[in-house]
Amino acid sequence: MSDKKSKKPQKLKARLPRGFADRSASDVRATDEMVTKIRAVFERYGFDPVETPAFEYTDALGKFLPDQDRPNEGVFSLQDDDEQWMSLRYDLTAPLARHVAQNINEIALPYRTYRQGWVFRNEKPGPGRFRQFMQFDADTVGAPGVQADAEMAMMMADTMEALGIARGDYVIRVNNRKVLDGVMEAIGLGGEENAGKRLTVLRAIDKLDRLGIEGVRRLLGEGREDESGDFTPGAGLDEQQVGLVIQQIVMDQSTTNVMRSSMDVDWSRADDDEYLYNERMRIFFELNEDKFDAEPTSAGLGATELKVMYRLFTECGYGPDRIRIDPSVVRGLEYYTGPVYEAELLFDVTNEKGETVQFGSVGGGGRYDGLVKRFTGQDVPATGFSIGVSRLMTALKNLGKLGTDEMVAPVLVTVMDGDTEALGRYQKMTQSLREAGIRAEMYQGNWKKFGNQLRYADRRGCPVAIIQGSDERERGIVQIKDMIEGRKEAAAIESNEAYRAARPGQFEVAEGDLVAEVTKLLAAQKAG
RNA sequence: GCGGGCGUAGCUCAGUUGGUUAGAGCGCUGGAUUGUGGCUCCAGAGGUCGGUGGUUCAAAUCCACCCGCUCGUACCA
Repeated sequence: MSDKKSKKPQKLKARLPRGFADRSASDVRATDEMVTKIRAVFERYGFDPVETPAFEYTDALGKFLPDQDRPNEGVFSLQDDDEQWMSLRYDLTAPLARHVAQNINEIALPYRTYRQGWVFRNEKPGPGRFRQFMQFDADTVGAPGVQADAEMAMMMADTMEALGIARGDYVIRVNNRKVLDGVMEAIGLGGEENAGKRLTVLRAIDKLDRLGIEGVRRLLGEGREDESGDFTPGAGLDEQQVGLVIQQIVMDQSTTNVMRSSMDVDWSRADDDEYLYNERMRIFFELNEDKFDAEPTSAGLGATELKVMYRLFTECGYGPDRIRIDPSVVRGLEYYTGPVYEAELLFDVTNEKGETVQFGSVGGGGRYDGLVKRFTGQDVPATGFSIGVSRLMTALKNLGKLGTDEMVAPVLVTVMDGDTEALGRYQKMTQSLREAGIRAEMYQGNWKKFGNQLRYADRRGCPVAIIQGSDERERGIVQIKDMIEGRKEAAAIESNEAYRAARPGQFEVAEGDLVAEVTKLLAAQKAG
């Protein structure tokens, strides 16, 4: 036993770091396809590309831990040889702010820009959650007005449709952080001393889609116990405070009572979603204006901004089937200062285990007026959004919107003789196919095992194999083997001897007709 | 981070109250077949039984700790 053990060379275990993944040919192609479509929309809106590196100095990302001389553990960080901390970017927004600040004198504001790239997060990975993933961002820097935010939401809707997601299968939900801030003030959570509590409330609201109203209600109050018995402490609000928050975030409920008593609502149109949405918005804005018009509060400002955006959407024909004002949207809890928006998929996605998955958000963004100012000291308002490319790709594949016209495997030119002259002939055949635009390859394994060559062609999914041994060579012909037809014919043959003699799916053509005949066969296969 | 479940061949899994040399199917390699994918038959390779330590005459099996995967939860700038 120990003898045997000591003789064995230590084998290296082939493995990936946790949370990282290799990407298959079809994934790479699907990503390319998506990125091309997204880029086309962004270019049409007048955005230009810019790329920044994967590493930034940690202070530029703003990720030093407070009171400590080392970065937040959520980012991958290392010290350069001069001891400076650098980190892999965890999103594309902070590096853009650094780029704009550094080149503020050369860049003409407003700066409309997009970019795609890998970002890294040192977090616990899970199904569909990786520590490296791709984002595709668009930002408008130096545009203070909410018309820039409205444009972002509309561009997001256009992008969804460009990717083949039907209207009604997605929705862009829009809110404004100032409205939420106003609600907090209204329930007495204003001021520095309540910052922690406000965060707990925001996090509770963010879980609405997953936990439902009752779950959020518990998190706002005493807390919530999950199936494993783990207890999450709540925000500790009293019943009245909880009621006000719930009322504010669930617009359908909070406005329904008012709508019911309103003489203006035509309830015979109750099944007209667009009509009801517009009525609801009208009442929502009336309520908020009533409440906050007297003095300019953050809630009043937020509501006013939302109203401007709502009108822009309506004017441009982006109805509630595409973009909806929704007071429950929270998004990134720190740097957003105004409008926030989120793209959500509405159809069910089935994973590889056959389970239905609530897909939820595939992208989002908002206004971040403070990020560039950290570098320049002057106000540089900005707004942008980010698409989770990897995540969205999973959904699109399930929807059958990607990889529908799969890449056809190459034609395989088999090798019968290994002498230099013969190899030259096979290589030349391969080249002539390639020159005609046909994917083709010459067999590069051990040519002496001919059976393996066809087995290789079979597994690789080659549509056609080309065969020319000395017999064919002498007669000036080549054999073209239709792998698909051959498989069908072979199924009817019982004995191996007969099978080998039959050469299913094969036919002979003159050497000079090779390219023309293969072209014809491939076209026939595609049609059939 | 907290709680539950699970780790045996490349994959899916069996392995009795602790008891000889740890098995099967699929896959892989070679042969039957000098030049034809599939089918059939034969042979072969492939295992630190997740790791370390402990209990024992004896551990894949029992115990402790660790690692990994997984589900829920928290965090996600």
